[in-house]
Amino acid sequence: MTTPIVARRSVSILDVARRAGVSASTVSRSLRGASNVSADTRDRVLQAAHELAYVPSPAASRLVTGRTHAIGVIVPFATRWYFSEVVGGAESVLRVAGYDLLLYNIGDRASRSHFFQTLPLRRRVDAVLGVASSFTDAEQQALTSLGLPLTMVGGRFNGFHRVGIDDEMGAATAVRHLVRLGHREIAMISGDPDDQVGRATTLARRAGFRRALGEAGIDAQPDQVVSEPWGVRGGIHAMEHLLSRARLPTAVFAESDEMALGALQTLRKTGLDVPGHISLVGFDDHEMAPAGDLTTVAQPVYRQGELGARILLGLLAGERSAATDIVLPTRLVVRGSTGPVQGRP
Amino acid sequence: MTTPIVARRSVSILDVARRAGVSASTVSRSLRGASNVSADTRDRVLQAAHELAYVPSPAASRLVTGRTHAIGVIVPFATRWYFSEVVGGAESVLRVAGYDLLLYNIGDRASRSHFFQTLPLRRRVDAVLGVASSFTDAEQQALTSLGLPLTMVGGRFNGFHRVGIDDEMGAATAVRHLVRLGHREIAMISGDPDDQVGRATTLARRAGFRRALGEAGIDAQPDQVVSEPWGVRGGIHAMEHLLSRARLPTAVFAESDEMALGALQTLRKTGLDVPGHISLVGFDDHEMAPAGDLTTVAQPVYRQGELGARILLGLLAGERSAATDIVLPTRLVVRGSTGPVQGRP
DNA sequence: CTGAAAGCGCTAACAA
DNA sequence: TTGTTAGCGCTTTCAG
Repeated sequence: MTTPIVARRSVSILDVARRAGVSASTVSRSLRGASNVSADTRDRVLQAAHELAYVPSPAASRLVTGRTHAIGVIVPFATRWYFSEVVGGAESVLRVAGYDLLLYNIGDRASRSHFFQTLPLRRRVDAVLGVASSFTDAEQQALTSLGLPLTMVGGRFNGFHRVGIDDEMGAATAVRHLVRLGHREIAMISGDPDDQVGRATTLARRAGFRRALGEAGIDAQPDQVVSEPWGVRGGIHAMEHLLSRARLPTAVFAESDEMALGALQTLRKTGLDVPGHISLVGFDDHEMAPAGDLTTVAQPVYRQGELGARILLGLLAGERSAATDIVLPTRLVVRGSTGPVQGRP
Repeated sequence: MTTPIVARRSVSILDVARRAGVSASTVSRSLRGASNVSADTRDRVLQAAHELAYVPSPAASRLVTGRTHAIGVIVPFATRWYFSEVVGGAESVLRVAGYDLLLYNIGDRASRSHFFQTLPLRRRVDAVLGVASSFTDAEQQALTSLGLPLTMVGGRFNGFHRVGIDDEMGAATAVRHLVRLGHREIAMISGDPDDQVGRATTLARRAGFRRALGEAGIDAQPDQVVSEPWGVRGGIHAMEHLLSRARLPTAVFAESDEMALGALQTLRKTGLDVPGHISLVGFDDHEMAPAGDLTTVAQPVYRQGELGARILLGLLAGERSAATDIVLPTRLVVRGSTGPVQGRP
């Protein structure tokens, strides 16, 4: 029923061995740069391999060594900007190192539970990169049971390596920027903290918001934080909520640029001027933030993917160290959506 | 030097065989649902496998069958919205079918030529999905030399299956919308046709632009099409070019939503009203198009990834057919960035 | 520094 | 329907 993938038998290590006049073991050693091969022999082998366009069979070497030279990347939403950036960064590092990247997208409830029940990456990867997820205890246990090196990017999993940013401080930076512009009535647009995905981020950024307000001696108000589902649409709705109140804030901090850009859209439709009537600051420096002239707090996302991959490669090369926690710097990017507080409309 | 990935020898097919009181072949047959196993035996095997938490070694089965159960996806820019959507769609289909997805990001010149010279997917995948690329003759030859099933999404490679949209018609749809609103002075913002990536798309969308103008009896003007590098920044600059002319168009068609959103940004900064002074229509229905209230032509991107993957799975299951060319429908999405032509500012 | 031999875990004839 | 046998292509002892 199934068709043969390769018609002609492809060249094997034995073909190379014959052509170079050596044994298969010597070919193997030469090709992997083992030290105990004479330079002369190695050159002959390399030459023969080149002439035959030899490509080693990963399956065979995996079978015997037990190492797959692949790493699994677990993301909740492969198509969102943040995640595709992380994946892109990781891919660039892994590709160069000769590692395959296996993508596991566990967005919806169904595929998530299926993933943790069957753990499809068993026997397929040497290590795992978890991206920006909060795992339940059961999920953590499942992951740990793999017995594989694990590193988190933008999420946290106690006892394992991590690379990320200081979300609380980043949020505080954004809000301090507003305070410095004279704003004292500041609202926050935020994702739903009950949402498993992004939960930790949401909580940290809310904490930063409150901290910066506290520093400025601004009392917390009820309804100061509006919760809506994460994303552009959530931002649109959250801003509609704010606008339906009797008294408007003079500035708004949005948990993510996606939500900020949605909020911006609502403001435009309402005819409110940004930043004349309301200042708006986001978080992430999404690729579309410039298109909205959005002031935001930038984080190096692609870079986090690169670093996460690097850490894993280090672990696979035998490095042992206590769980590292690499915190990359965030940076306020001032664009046109924020300005000094003015008289209200 | 390297550390063992699995400390304890993991359970093999022989362990399952022993526990079920059968031979390894019977286990193999049972697990793969072969027909020539008695229901009773199969159940015993499945039970034993379950109890031992047995997971077959992909490496071993790849080695003996020659099939990897993996497919390679080649994209020029893994992190761009369009490509991550396609990859997401393909992943969802492949994951369910038990296939791994190997991502090959060949964005820059260096990694692109490296990819085609070494063809790292040799022996690693059963089939290839090429996304929205124009390949040179040499690249096509390299790809063909793999002897693997190949399908294109959003690109074209004669003789191979393809799923995509009618870019020319989509562009024409966008421009007809403007014409219907009374616009006759319409400019186009477009990517650089000399850019290898996206070249075919650029040319097709330009053709659609010209066709719709022709239909409306509007003469082509010199400088009617502005070329800038693809993306938000390109859109910003392209609109700056248009605005620096003595006579402004009343409407602009942008080749992509990214360029359109960039253009929108420039218009806002200039204080021009959209659509009061200038109407703007994009292409793609990018996730951020709603955030800019951008009228656009939607194409089903995620779906194209799904279909591309389906086609490949069909081919791998032995289906043979002439090269299919699935053309998915595009759809005009009218938002707030277009309106009837008005007096000029 | 090099080769011979064994075996990784599975599947696919072939027999029974 | 089931078991036996022989590899798939490589790496890794262990000798030499």
